[in-house]
Amino acid sequence: MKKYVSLLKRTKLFSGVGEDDILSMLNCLSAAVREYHKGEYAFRQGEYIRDLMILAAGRLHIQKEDYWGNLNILNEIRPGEIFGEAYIVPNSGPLMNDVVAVEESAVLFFDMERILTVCPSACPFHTRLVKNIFYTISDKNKALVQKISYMSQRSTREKLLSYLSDEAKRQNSSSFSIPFNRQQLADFLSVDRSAMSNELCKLRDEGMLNFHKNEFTLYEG
Amino acid sequence: MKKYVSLLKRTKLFSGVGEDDILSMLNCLSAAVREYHKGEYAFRQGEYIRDLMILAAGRLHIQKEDYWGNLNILNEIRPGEIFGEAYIVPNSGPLMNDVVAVEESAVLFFDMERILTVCPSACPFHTRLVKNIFYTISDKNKALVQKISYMSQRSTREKLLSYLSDEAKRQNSSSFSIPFNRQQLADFLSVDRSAMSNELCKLRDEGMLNFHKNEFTLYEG
DNA sequence: ATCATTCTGTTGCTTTTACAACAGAAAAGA
DNA sequence: TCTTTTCTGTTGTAAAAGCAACAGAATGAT
Repeated sequence: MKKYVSLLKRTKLFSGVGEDDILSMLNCLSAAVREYHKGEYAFRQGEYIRDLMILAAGRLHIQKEDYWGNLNILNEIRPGEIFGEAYIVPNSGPLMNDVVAVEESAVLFFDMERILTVCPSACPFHTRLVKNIFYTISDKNKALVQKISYMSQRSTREKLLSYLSDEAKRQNSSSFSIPFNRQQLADFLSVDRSAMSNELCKLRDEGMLNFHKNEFTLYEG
Repeated sequence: MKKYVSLLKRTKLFSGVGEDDILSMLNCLSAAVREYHKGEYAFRQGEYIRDLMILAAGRLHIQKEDYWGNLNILNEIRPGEIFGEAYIVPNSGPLMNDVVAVEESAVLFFDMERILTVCPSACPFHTRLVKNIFYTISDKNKALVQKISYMSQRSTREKLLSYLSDEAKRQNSSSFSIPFNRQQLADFLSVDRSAMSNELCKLRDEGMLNFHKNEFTLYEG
């Protein structure tokens, strides 16, 4: 557990909390940890979960394979981000998605009911944590809305441009890297890979952008 | 303010809280209320908000009109639901969407910072409220993920079927009504209205469903 | 009751996407 | 290093979506 504390300290979730306090919080909340190998499924659609999870290290994809085998990547989780927050509600039904580790990953488990119920005075940073979790869920919410705004674009070209320009804005640079390969990007935007690849090359030929592997550069209109 | 208390009592947000306590909570949290006429914009893209809003009465659409005039309905808000939860994070930037009243509506404003900071003992149901808000945001989150799963379907037909079958499941009946007219449903699913209308009629002719206005019935495969 | 407006279904045409298949490049493994 | 596997771009074809335009139905206003 101790080895994740320094990682956690840098996350939004524990911002403003010292390492010692993080450790005592983890104890106070009786957090558990589990590690996953690359490619391993942390959870599968249909399982029931109640804990709130925090990714301490690695990288996860929240994804869904439908009846016909199409894969959709709903979200990518990076260290310090939470997931499973939609299932902390009592009687919220089974997990709708798969959670798979795309790298060696470590996940912390929190009993959310306990976080919300235990009197804040029990551990001095409790109030702070509640606030931070709140903010983190809000951020996640915003990210979901943002993804919806990409997907609501009607054409593959527009989907690409809205995602890439948002990413450029987020990383504050016209040159940036994305966390997906082509197939993953296509799954994320819910389009066909080859059609997307085609469109990317058209955009490049039209001088709107350039790319090398997953490094992109956008040019002014 | 008082007139909304009985409405609020029936919402998830205030489940388990009596009317008197709701009233004292509203006072304790110094909630403000504002009413909006049908068609009126509660907020516009670009504005800055910090409060958490609860819809006490009426119906709102969270929507976005893009550069080329395409309208996208991101979400429908019904009484007892919250919105603006993505903007309670400090420095979270301007509102990305418009919020428009599709009926006569009343909105309550809460200072979230205050809810999270004030000691729970200040008002006996504070802890309960925090927990309920948490659950509500989680539910909202789940709804967003659900919407993404509709939109990630590749064809208009699949988008329709996934939305309608989910709605049937949610309303626990193969006959149910949806809160959208055709154009709104198309905007919600991000497809072309006429193509969608066409597809609906094909599905009806194939005996998979039936509809009259916004009342739908699904049949077994 | 009449008129105007909005909503819905329908059609034909054009553009775009999905799909399948393949080949070279890059990466991973032996 | 050599081999195998994965990744990416490219092309042609069939299917689907977008778009525009229109007419009847339903709704709302005067």
